[in-house]
Amino acid sequence: MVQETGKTEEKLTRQRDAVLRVIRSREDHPTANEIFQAARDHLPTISHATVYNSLRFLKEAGLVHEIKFGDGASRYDRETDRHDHAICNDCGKLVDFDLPQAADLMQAAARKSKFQPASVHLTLRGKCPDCRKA
Amino acid sequence: MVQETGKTEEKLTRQRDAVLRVIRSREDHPTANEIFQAARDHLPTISHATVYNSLRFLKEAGLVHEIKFGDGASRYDRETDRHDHAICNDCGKLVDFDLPQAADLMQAAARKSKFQPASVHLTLRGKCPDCRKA
DNA sequence: CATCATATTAGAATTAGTCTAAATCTATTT
DNA sequence: AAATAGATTTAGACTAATTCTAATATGATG
Repeated sequence: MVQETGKTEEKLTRQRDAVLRVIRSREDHPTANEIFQAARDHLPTISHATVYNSLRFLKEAGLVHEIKFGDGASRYDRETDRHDHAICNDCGKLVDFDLPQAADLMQAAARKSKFQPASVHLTLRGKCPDCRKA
Repeated sequence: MVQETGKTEEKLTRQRDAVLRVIRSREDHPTANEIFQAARDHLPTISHATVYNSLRFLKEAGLVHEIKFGDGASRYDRETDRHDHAICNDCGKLVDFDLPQAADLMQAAARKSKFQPASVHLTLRGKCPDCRKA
């Protein structure tokens, strides 16, 4: 049977599937630790290390997207298409959006930096709608 | 005497000045630990915690810029004007450049995300000139 | 020069993530 | 079904970056 992971030799084990389901079930962007807690509800013996291993596996298979902002832990996103992020300076909320114009700047960025481009990502910092009210 | 820090109540102590000098003396983007090592050459008793405290102080005073990509430690940059970064996927090299067009996207990003915008930052990932050759 | 706030120090604590070695699964072969 | 080989999982030790804590030092002010 053909896998849908793109890495046909390796398997979507019970543990990896549990991790994937957690991420797919959520609108937000959980950390590895939040995923670990949630996965335990379904698979009480799953370990810390396995969650990290599974996240690496799923990321390499292109099934989830990792977001790192250095403010604490990496976050994981079920949205794997190219997109951008907004982060609230007050509460830390993280929101996805896509700005196609950002993608268009890749060549210009490559020219300025002399890098061979692979991807571009735009980050907006500001105040989220909730914190704006308060 | 008026301070040039913008935080007129607080002082540029010997330790903070040493940290600032290290950052200003370098073309690259040292980590807190690299700054700690270098600062010790001038001020042998300076502590780890003081370097972190000084970095926070200098950042808040607008004298240095912190760069966080989640891959390991924060890096510090003497360039405090808005600018963008390119990171090498192979060797991790970090390069500054400015893409004024990125700044122009702030309003569009704000519209899409519904955030009140404060700043935008573009990150290019790819291969640096050195790794391209190899 | 006594006081009081602020800064510094050394080291402990915390957090995120990786590593290790033993145990367990899963296929596949007999 | 038993044996095997390879991949995966587990628990816990470990590491690196950063923050916290409590005691000490510094330095401006009355």
